[in-house]
Amino acid sequence: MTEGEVDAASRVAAAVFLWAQPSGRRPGPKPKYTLDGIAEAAIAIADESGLDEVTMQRVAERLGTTKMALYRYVPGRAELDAVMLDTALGAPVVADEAHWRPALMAWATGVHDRAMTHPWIVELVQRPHTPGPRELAWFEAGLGAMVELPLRGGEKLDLLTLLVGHVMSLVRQRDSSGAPEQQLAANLASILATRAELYPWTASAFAEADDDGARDDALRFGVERVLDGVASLVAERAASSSSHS
Amino acid sequence: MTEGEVDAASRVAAAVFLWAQPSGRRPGPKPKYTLDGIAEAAIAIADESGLDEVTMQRVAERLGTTKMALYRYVPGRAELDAVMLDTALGAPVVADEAHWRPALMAWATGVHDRAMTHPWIVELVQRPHTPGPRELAWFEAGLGAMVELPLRGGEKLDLLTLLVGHVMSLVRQRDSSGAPEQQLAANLASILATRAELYPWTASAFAEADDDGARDDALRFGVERVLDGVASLVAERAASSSSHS
DNA sequence: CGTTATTGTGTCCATAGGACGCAATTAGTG
DNA sequence: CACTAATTGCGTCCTATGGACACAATAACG
Repeated sequence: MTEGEVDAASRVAAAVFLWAQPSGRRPGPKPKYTLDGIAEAAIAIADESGLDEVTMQRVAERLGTTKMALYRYVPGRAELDAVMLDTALGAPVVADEAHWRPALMAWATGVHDRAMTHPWIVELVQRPHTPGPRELAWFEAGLGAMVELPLRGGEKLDLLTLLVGHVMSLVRQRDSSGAPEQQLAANLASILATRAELYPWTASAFAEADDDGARDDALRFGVERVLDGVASLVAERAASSSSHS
Repeated sequence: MTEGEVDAASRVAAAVFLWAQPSGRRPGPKPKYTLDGIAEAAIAIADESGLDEVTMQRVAERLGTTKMALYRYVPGRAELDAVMLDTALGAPVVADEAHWRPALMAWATGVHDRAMTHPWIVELVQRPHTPGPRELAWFEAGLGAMVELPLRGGEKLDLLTLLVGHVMSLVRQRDSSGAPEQQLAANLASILATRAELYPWTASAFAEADDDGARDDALRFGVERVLDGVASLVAERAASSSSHS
């Protein structure tokens, strides 16, 4: 297939694999490679040429071995993806900010930075999967930033989802800055130019945005909006609870 | 590859194809199938079995023909995706709401509904691509809902991105309600149970969320937060501009 | 030192997308 | 009313990918 999905069984298998601890070995030859080494190689390829170029073949070539040798370390492609993701995520940034607002902003920025370093992360993260240790750690950090925030558990989870969704959208956009992607933008521009009467608001919004120059604060803008929204919810609740008591 | 990406050239080609108007034909046999019919078949397969199951082969089988026959109507797989997407999106909902707030809420809900009907849309929309006519129409509708909103063009675009990102995240989550996906959730639960001390906030947030029962208003919650944020930005600007004049 | 699990890797297969070629078909044209 | 030429349906063939299997070489352990 051209891309993207994996069957359910593989997804579960990948999760189990990710959380399995290294079993001490006994007999047999010493492993010539390591899981980390393989992950690194795969990540390097993804960084250079995109996730599509990551095939067992290429990873093997990069390590100077053959495709099938890898299967001794990684059960399959799905597991490779899982390992790549959890490796590339790295440890979460720990904000020592006391207040939830700057803490969440720092968290979102941290996620954004990581994702920008390895844009293919977006694809993997948004694919249905069970989070690995590192990914859960990020989650944990995000929730930690919200301890002081008077929201219900489900709401906090939703909030993180909202922020992550926003960050990932932006990374997708910014990753599309390569030469070939510019052509897509150019395409859209010429389409809009031709049918401006069909899409008046769109045409003018883009025109206006171009005039503004490249606003580089889309991340901040979005996060601020969300956090403002949270703030007003909190304020509203505080008001209604005090008037009730 | 397992899934997901398409090379840049294909993406551009797909866009051109999408916006090309049907050329009047002259000689030759009458086409036995139609582009719409093919799109419908592909969409049906995607709805039933997921995007991965959509192969030229299967689409052809469904139409009672052979794979290669389809290539007379569709240049390639990338173009098929593009057509599927733009067809499944359909016409945007038109909210007659005057105020931007209910209008945007209606818009977001509309996007959510469409995406829930064909969950694979999420994958295609978030892939780098040039929007087709229908997709642009949705965009246009979203911008139209914001006419009264005193924001700059770039900000409006960012806002739509933010909302779409949120909606798509939710659809991804909700689409994961099938039996196999439940296993992923179960997996996560057992992981959290085992290492609750490593991820305390996460564990408790999930526990709390479970107690609340399935909150079905994640969509509303997120959108409200964003719109609240927009409202406070607008209020803030109104205040500072009036104090400056 | 033999037993046995484990590693590296070659061979073989199915499925995907897609290039090419060619016969059958039919809108215009003289 | 043929004749020309474009266009359709579709069989054949090729390449890449993930992956199952088989098997010999290797090394820990009793």
